[in-house]
Amino acid sequence: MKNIKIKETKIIAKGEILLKQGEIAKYGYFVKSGCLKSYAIDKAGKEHIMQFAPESWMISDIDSFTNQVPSLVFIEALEKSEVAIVSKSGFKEIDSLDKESVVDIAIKFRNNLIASNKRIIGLLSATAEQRYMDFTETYPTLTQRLPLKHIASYIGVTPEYLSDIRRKIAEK
Amino acid sequence: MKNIKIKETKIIAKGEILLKQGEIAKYGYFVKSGCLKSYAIDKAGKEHIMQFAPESWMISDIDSFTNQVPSLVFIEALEKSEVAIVSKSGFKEIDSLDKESVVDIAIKFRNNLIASNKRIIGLLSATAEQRYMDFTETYPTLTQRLPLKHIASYIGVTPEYLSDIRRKIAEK
DNA sequence: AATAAAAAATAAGATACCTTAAGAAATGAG
DNA sequence: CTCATTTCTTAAGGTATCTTATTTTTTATT
Repeated sequence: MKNIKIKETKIIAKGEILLKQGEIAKYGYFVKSGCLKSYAIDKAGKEHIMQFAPESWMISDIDSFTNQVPSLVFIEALEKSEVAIVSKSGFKEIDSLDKESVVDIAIKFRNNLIASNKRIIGLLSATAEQRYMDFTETYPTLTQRLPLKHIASYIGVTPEYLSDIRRKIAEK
Repeated sequence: MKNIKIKETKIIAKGEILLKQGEIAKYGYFVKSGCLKSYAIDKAGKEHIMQFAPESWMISDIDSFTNQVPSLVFIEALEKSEVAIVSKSGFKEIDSLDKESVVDIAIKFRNNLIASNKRIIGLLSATAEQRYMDFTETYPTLTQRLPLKHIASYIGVTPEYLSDIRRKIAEK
């Protein structure tokens, strides 16, 4: 029985890429300071942000990390960041971990799943303006900290259109 | 240390509602036969399907079930179904379960999370036509078994537009 | 502070997808 | 088998959002 293994801590420069689409993820990253993002590039070459990971968040492509399949996303630093690297070998089979760690992991997956499901409901049923307002309420800090174009990508609109949305909101 | 408790098995008529938006989920459902769906109703009164649960799938509003918060979705039978009812009391605190059950749950949450994340990527980056083709590939059985309007709701388009899409695909 | 680089705003025209409405086809109840 | 109900199709016009291009503003670098 073991705990999750932390390999080491590392400083990542802004713009540095930690995982590429198509590669198999060897690591997960716990962000100690700064901010990372994960994003997919579609057939038209456009970027779509899946997740932001500011301080105290974990980021990785779980499917690639656990099932050794090609990653669907890139992981990249939006700011100079310090990350703790979680290695695959310390993680491989969930049931080789001690129970306490498994409970932690189950709860993390569950919380992530709840958040992803809420995002799906939003994408299916809310307008871009509603999604933007939800984002600003849910992540007020990120709203101020990140360039608008990244938020646009996360909520699923172009930066130009989000700019329009913001003006309309301001006019009210 | 205990296992997950199954309360009982029940036959559900087509159209019967097992959970309503706004209620607190007391149960989760394991589908033994038939098919259930979960869906949100938006401000405009439109239905958006979150999940289909045919044989051997679990369905519930996890957030409501585990955190005693109002459900975002309805759960309803699409066909006459037989379900095993998982009661809240047998589930309450993850760490009151034996380790084997926790591992099972962690893996289920993880698989669900991976699937939800793929769906988000699709909603952000693929056209309606691509999403429909992905659906037919991923769920060929459901594609034939379910009315088109439900699939339209799941992929996030109107039935009319999905009908157009299908015609365009057929013309190729 | 000056300059370069990145981000944001603005605007006009294009398109994916929606709305409404009506008719055709399929399904289910008696 | 027939009638009623639900589902699917078709089509015209509308809206949300995108594309492309240009200008302005902000941020970063020397």
